[in-house]
Parts: sequence; structure tokens; C-alpha cells
Amino acid sequence: MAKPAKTPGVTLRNPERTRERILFAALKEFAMSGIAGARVDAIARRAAINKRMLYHYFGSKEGLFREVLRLKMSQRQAWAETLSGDPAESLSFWFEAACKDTDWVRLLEWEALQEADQRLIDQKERRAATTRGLERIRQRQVRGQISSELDPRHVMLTMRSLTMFPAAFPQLTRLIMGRPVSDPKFQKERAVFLKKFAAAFQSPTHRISSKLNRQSRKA
Amino acid sequence: MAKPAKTPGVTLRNPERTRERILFAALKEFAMSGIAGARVDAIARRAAINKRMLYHYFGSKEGLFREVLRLKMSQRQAWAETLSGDPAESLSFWFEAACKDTDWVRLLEWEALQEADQRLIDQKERRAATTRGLERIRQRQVRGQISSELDPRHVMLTMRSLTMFPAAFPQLTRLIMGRPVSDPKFQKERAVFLKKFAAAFQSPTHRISSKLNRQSRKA
DNA sequence: GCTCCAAGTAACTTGATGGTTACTTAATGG
DNA sequence: CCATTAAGTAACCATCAAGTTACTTGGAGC
Repeated sequence: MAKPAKTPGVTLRNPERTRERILFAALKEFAMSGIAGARVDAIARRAAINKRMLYHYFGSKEGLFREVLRLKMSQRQAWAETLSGDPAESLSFWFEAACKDTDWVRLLEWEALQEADQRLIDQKERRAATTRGLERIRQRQVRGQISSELDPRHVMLTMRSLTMFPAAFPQLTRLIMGRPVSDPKFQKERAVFLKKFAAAFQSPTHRISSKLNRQSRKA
Repeated sequence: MAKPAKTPGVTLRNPERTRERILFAALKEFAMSGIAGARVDAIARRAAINKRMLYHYFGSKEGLFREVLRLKMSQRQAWAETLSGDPAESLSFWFEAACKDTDWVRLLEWEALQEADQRLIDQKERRAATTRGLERIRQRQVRGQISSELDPRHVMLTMRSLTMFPAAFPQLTRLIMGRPVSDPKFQKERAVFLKKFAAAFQSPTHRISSKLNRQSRKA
């Protein structure tokens, strides 16, 4: 009997599915507790697999963490390349993205904290992605969407700061804003603010003319 | 024999000194490894005291963490009240402060990550301090140093973002800037950038006039 | 059907770690 | 002096958690 293939998805043994389950469960646990705080047993329980399989596929807790970070990173990067636009749009867009994908922000935060100032996990690809990002900023400078007076690296660092900070420090944000970061009202309000604030990246001349236009229209 | 008081500082038993040693050691260990990652034995070793004393004074690891946070917080707040000034100055100032006192940034980061969205540690005092900070921003708005069009809360959140982010995410900063956060060259450069960038907080009219002046002078 | 390997399981080991017990000793005040 | 209390020590323990051992079983190819 050649068997009807393997009745896809209903076989008892299913390495890929198991791997994915582990990765997804690990993402959640690592985002929640970090690499030191996460419990291997908890990951196994959440993934509904035997703990041994985790070592089978990933060797160690650290190995698993690396793989989780790598996976999430590649997902995001593939996704990030697609969009471009003026700072006003991308600022608020990335801010909202950070609020929605707090797992990612937290993963980066855990990475920041453990950092035994050793080599980064996917250093090479991350460098490449960063370079591409800087290039996109330069293009926008040419197009006049961003002031050419500003160093692209500083622009990028500034944008990252503005978009990620609230999700990274929810307790401070709440203290300042009086609302939890998860509150849609806060997110909306902040997005609006960032759109206005994005003018800071525009070249002085652009900014002046647009402001003057808007004001003269009113008058 | 009435004994020469207690030959201050050289007595064998010295509760205050012990307490301080523990707190200082704990600050270091907690900043380095977080609450879950820090080893009580490591704290005891670093403080050169017996582990038992730690429990004698602080009850538990968490209790110790709370006390450390509280102490550091009160130190900083007392210190923060002193200075005021225009955004250009305070932005770069607080940025440099964050780079220098990474322990503090990391402590806040650990707090952000553990946050079982429970009540904050020194909530009351922190709320009060935040309110005072917002008040100072309003004063600067009145004085015209900050645009009155901007919501003080958003201004504050933005300033915090800009000043703390690099110290909070050294790995990202390094990726973007090509230099470690600890590099004085980076710090200087960023401080200069922030001084320029602080113009974003000034009211449009102010900005326009100053820009126009500068440009017309050239022309 | 049979073999063989990867997928999967349960129970165990080993070491670390937060917290404790049971004790000693310095200072203080009457 | 002496009693009492707080500071300090060393050895211990229960627990928890990462990683392993030793085993079973599904399924693909022959």
C-alpha cells in the first residue's frame, strides 16, 4: 500500500510542526522572561512537546534563543524592505508596529541586557539590513523628504528611539502619559504627535514653506 | 571605662556600613543580571558580607531589589530637580547622563521587562516627580523655549526616548552608529546632534524666524 | 513483513541557588 | 558585671531546573 501520501498534517510524527511549535512557544516564553528567566519546561509545556525534543532540535536553551531571534529577525526584515515613504508616515507606522509586536521589542531588550558585549547574533545580516536602511534614508534626503543637513545614522537612531521607546519602557510611558501603552487611545494620540513631530526631519526650507502655507490658508 | 565613644568607623560591628555595602553591591549585580539573573551569593561576595545579613536587612532578593531601585531613584530625583534650561541643553545633558549612569538605565529596563503590569515600586513618589517634570515643561512653554502647540506629556516622552534609547539598546546603537555607546566620540557627536535637533521643540514661529535670519544673513 | 533511523517519551542526575537553622560574639544600658 | 539585643558566621537543606540516559515507536524503503 503506497498509503495516501501522509494525510498531510495528521501524521503522528511531524518534525516540522514540532519545530515550529517549539519556536513559537519559545518566542513567547523568551519575550516574557528572557533567556535566564525562561523555563525550558515551560516552553515544552506550552509547545505541548517533550522537553527532550527541544534539545533534539536546538541543542540548548541558548541555541533555541538564537534561533528564535534569527527567525523573528528575518521575518521582520523581509517585511520592512517593502515600505518606504516620508518620515511622517514611517515614524507613526513603526511606532504602531512596535506597540503591536511587543514580543519583538522585548526580545531586543533582553538581548541588550544580556549583552556580554560579545558578537551579535546575526551580526552580518543585521549590518547589511542597517546599511540598506541608511541607504533608504539617503534616498529620502535626495528626494527632499529629509533634510540633507542631518547625518543619516543619527536620523535612523532618532527614529528608532522615537518608535521603540514607549513599547520598551511601558512603565515610564504609563507614568508620563497616564495610559498604558496598550491603550489604543494612547497609540492613536502618539501617532498623531509623531506625524507632527516628524517635521523635525524635514529640511528647514521645506518646513517653513509648508508651515507658512498651512497658516496662510487659515488666515 | 566609658570607652572612647565607638572610635567612629573602625568598630567591628557596623550596621550602616554593612547595609550600604549590600545596597551598592546589589545595585551592580542587579544592573548586570536583573532580578532573576542576579545571584544572591554573588551580591554577598561582592559586598564582602555574609549572605545571611542580606536577609537580615532586606528579607528577600526582591525586597533588596526594591530597596535598590528606591535608593537610586531618590538620589536621581533629588539631583534632577536642581537643573532647568532650554531643551537643547537638557536633551544633550540627560543623554550624557544616561550614557554615564548605565546602571540606572538598565535597572529601569529590568523593571520594564519583569513588569507583571503590577503596581510600580515607588509609584506615588514617581508620579509626583513626573508631575513636577511636566510642570517644568509648561513653564518653558510659557517662556517660549518650547512650542505651546505641543502636549507636555508628549514632549516629555519624546525627550526620554531621545536621551535614554542609546544606553538602553547599545547593540542597536552600535549597529547603526558603528561605535559603541561608551565611545566618547559617539557621545560627543550625539550630543551635538541633539542640540541641533532640539529645535524641533521650539515653536514654528521661533524656528522660522531664526532660520530665516540665518539664511538671509548668508544671502 | 522486516530493518533501520528519526521522532518521541519518561524518569533520572547533577549542580546551583534562594532561603534557613543554630550558633557565636560585640556592644549597650542598667 | 551582667542581661539583652542586634550583628555576624558557617553549615545546611529543599527545591528547582537544565540537560541526559535509556528506552519505545512510527514510518519509509526494500
